[in-house]
Amino acid sequence: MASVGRIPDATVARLPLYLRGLEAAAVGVGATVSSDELADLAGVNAAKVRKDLSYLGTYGTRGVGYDADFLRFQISRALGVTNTWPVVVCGMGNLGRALANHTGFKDRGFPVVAATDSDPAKIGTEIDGIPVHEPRELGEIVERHEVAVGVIATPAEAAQGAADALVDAGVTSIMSFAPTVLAVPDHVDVRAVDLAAELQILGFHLHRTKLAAEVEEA
Amino acid sequence: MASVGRIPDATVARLPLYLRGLEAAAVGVGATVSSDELADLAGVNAAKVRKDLSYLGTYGTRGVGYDADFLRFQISRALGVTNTWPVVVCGMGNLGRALANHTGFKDRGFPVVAATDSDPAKIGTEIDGIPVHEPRELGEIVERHEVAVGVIATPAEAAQGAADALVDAGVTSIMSFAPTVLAVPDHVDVRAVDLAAELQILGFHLHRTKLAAEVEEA
DNA sequence: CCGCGCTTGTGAACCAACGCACAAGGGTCG
DNA sequence: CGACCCTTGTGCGTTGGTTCACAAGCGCGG
Repeated sequence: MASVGRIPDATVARLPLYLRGLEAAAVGVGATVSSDELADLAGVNAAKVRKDLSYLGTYGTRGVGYDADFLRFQISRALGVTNTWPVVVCGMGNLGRALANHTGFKDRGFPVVAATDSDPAKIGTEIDGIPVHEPRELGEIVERHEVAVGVIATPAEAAQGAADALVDAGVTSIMSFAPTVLAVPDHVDVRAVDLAAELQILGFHLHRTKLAAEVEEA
Repeated sequence: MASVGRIPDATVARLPLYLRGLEAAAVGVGATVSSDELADLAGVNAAKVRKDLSYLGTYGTRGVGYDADFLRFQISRALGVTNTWPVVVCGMGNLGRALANHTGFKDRGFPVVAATDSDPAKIGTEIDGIPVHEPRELGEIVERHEVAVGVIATPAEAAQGAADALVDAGVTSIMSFAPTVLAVPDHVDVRAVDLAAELQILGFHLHRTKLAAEVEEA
C-alpha cells in the first residue's frame, strides 16, 4: 500500500522473477494477468505474488487481475531498472569472460563497460569488445564510466584485493563469485555466489536419497 | 545431536561454507578451531555455527573447540562429499564453457564429464577436453558416465527441453542458469541461479540509496 | 440497476530461522 | 584433587516470511 514502505528482502529477491515472467509472456497492450498466472510464470505461489505486489502498491483490479504492462512498469520502477548501472568485471578468466559477454546483463540495464586482469598479456587488449585494464586503474575506470557495480571473478586469493580496490574506487555494490568471504565496510552491498557450494547443496540431497535407497534395499 | 535427524535447509546451505573455510585455513593435524573462528572463516555469526554443527552431531569439546580435521571430515560426510558426482553441462556457450572448466567443480567432487550443444559445429569435438555431444545422446551419456547432476547453461528457450531430456535420462539434480522456470517432476531437485536477477537485486538497493540521497539534497 | 462470479488485498495463524544468554562440562593449573 | 577458565550445546524469546482464508470490491450479464 504505502508505495515507499519497507519492502522485505525476500520480496525484493522475487521482483526480478516477476519482471522476467511478464517479459517472457510478451503480453499485448491492455492484457491483464492474474496472480495465478504470474505465479506460474515466476515459479512461486499465488498468495506470495499478491502479498509481494501489495508492498509496491495497489495495482490490481479485483475480479480482473493486473494490467500486464502497467505492472511491468511499476515493478521496473521499484527495482530502479529505469536506471542504467555500468558494471566492471574484475578477473577475465573463463568465468569473467562469460559474464562480460552475458547478454542478460546488458539487456537488463547492466552493461559491462570495462574489465581488469593482472595478466600482462591481457592488459591493454580488448576481449570481446571489453577493454581490459590493470587492476590499479580501477579508480579511474570507475570514475570515467560512472561504474556502479563490481563483479569479482578472480581466483579466491585475489578477491579481497579486488574488493578493496572497488571499495576504494567508490563502488558500493559487489557481486562476487570467488569462494571466500569478503571484508567490506557496512555501506557496501555484497552478493556472493559460490557455484561449487550450490552443487554441494544438490549433492547433499543426492547423498541423502542414496542413503535412503540403500536402507530400503537392506 | 541425532546424527540422522532432519537438517534445516538454511543449515545445509551453510555447510559448504564451513567446509570452504576449514580448507582455506589449511589447519595442521590436531589443530582446533572455535565456533568464533569458524564464524569468521565462513562469514556468519558464532551462534549460528554452533547450532548448525549441533545438527550434525556433538563433535566439539567444551572449553576447547572443534578438532579441525575431524570436523572437516564430518561435514564432508554429511554433505556426501565422499562421493563423486559426475556432471553433464547442457549448452556450451560462453557460460557453459566457463562452468565446464571451473576448477572448483572438479576439486569438490563434481567433475564435468561431458557436454551437449545443438550447434553442429561443436558436436563431436572436444572443448577444453570435454567431449560435446548432441542433446539427443543425453540418455546414453548419463548412463555411461553415471551422471548425477545436470547443469543447464542454454538460452532460455532451450532450457525446458534440456531439463526434460535430463529428467528422462534419470538425472534428479539440476542446476539451471537459464532465466526461466523449469517444470520438472517433484522428485527432481532444481537450483536456479539467475545472474541478471542477482544484479537487479543489487540495483534495487542502489536505486534506493540514490533516491534517499536526492531527498537529502533537496 | 441489481446480483453474481471472479480476483484482489490483507488480517491472522503458522512455521522456520536467528541470536541471545546461560548452564553444562572438558581441560588445565596450582 | 579442587577450583577456575573457556567454549560448547541448547532452551527460548524474537523476527521475518509463508500460507490460508475471507471480506472487499470491480465488471458483466440479465
